Amino acid sequence: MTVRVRFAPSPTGYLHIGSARTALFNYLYARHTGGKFLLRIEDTDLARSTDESTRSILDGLKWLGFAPDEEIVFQSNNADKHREAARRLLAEGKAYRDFTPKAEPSDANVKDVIKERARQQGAEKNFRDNPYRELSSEESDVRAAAGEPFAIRLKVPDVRTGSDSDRVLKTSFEDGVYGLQERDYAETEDLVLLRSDGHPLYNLAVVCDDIEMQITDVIRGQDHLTNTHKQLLIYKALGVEPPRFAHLPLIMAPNKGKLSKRKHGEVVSMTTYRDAGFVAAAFRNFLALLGWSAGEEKEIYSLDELIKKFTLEGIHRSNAVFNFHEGDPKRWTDDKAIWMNAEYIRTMPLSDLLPLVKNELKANKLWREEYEPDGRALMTSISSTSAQAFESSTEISDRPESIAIDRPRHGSHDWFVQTIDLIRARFFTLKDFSTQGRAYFSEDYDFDPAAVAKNLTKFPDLQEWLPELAARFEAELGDSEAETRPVGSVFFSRETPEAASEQTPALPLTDACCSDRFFESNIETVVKAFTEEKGTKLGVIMNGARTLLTGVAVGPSMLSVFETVGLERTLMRLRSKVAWYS
RNA sequence: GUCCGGUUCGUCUAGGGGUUAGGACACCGCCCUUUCACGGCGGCAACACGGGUUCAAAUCCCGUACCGGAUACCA
Repeated sequence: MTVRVRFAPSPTGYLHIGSARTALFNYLYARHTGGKFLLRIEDTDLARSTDESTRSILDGLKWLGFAPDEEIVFQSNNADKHREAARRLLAEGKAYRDFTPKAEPSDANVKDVIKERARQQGAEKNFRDNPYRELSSEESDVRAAAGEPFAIRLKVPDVRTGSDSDRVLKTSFEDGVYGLQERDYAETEDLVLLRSDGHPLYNLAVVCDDIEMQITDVIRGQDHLTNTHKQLLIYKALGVEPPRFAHLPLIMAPNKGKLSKRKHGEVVSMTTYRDAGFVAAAFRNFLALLGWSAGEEKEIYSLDELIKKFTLEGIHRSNAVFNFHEGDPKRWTDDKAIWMNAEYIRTMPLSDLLPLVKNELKANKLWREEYEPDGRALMTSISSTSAQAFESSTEISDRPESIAIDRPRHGSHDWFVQTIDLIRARFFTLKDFSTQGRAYFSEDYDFDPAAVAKNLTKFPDLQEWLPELAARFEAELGDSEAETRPVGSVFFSRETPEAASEQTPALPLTDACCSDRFFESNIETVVKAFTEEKGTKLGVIMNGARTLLTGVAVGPSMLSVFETVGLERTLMRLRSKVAWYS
């Protein structure tokens, strides 16, 4: 029989990190076994379920790439079938009407109330002492017909009186993760199947739907371990063979307490990671390693590798801590998740990264159609050394010295690809491309005060030197043939970003305006000579220029930055006084 | 209270009778370097406790402690 698994979230909030992992494991199991991955929205709690939550969950799943193989099932649509099942069990004497008036909800914390009540009962409890349990069906019918409200409870075999012929005194099943699980009937209450208002309850709904959907394997959080025993009783009453079960360890907060939406907020929501510039593949990878391992030292797994290696045996029995740092903006989520994301950004194939960067730039109005001419897909036309490293673990060789003929035209597709490959090495999230990397794509970038203080203000001479360096570049590396274009023309004027993106100006720089000689080795010669002449250190000039050219103190080799930014923009930025007064 | 689980560096984990208890993240140091990263090298750091079984226990058994889950006319 082909495997059929389901992910069944209740739409009472966004997609929680723990739920996301449950979805992942279900998905991996389905793919690994060649089965189907289904999605069921458990919206039977009308009071708490919202469409917005459903949307948010769907968004999160979509981002992670877990598309269900069949149409999404909404549990609330099946309420009639659930009621039908309950009535059948009632008719067969496997359930009974409970006329006990519904308890008024207390204003205290529900969990606490329940815990307290359970404590009171202690070991003395007897789940079979409901006065309506043995009520004759005639009397039950009469009272029901009279309009007296009732809930329908499952009649769990009473092993104490021995009135039931059942020889089995406990429910048991072989859990895919936790092994043999047993529970005495005496430990299980006569659970309510149907509320007095006719509303089907969770355990009944789940069993009915799982049967209906022909689920073969239920993979869910460990918090459902005791529900499984209840559900087993329902399966039995319904006369249906139950599926296999596997329960997952829970994901805990740093204090090993419960990871809750209410208490920990955004950090547990999947959409937060999407919006924070996480690469879905990276987060998936991180999630997979939280409570599962293939028993090897490898840590970076592609989806295909995860699918191939995933087994229930690799799942742990102990809970894992999601180790984020509350109140620390730099380490707002688990360090390893951040590292994993950075690792993906700098090593994943460029062809996979480029579309993600495109989205990021687009969202910030930094995208230009020239980066993707003729509607052709963002393909890597240059080989990325690091992308190769992603496939094999061969050593990353140094970028070969630039050769004038091979240099892509600034603003072109090739330039874009090469630039992304250059700057991604020190980025952590996709957001960095539009923030730290902004100066590569726009004239409208800010100057980091710390960078200005450290690299500019500290060396007042630079205010003279840097424009002087610009002149030197122009004289020695500029294209004497080309017409001198006014600095800051068209594309490069410091206009508002809106203006720049709305009118999509023509290609910023033509071949004619790109110096054939403004490349790394030449730049180095000029800068070195200039530095010597001024009797200062190379770092002073380089870091000053870096601050002016990129607005930040962090970046790739300055020689690459010069070349990437291009002669015209370099000249303009070196001459600009904006940074000095920012 | 009762039932059910769990416990290896700060965190994620490998290891399931004989290991200098391995890796990753984080942290620290060194190298590389015009900056910051990346990378390389190195360091810090763990078998919850107590009994057994055994020539030998992180590993098997029992107990204790601690942590977690469940115990609803919630899901």
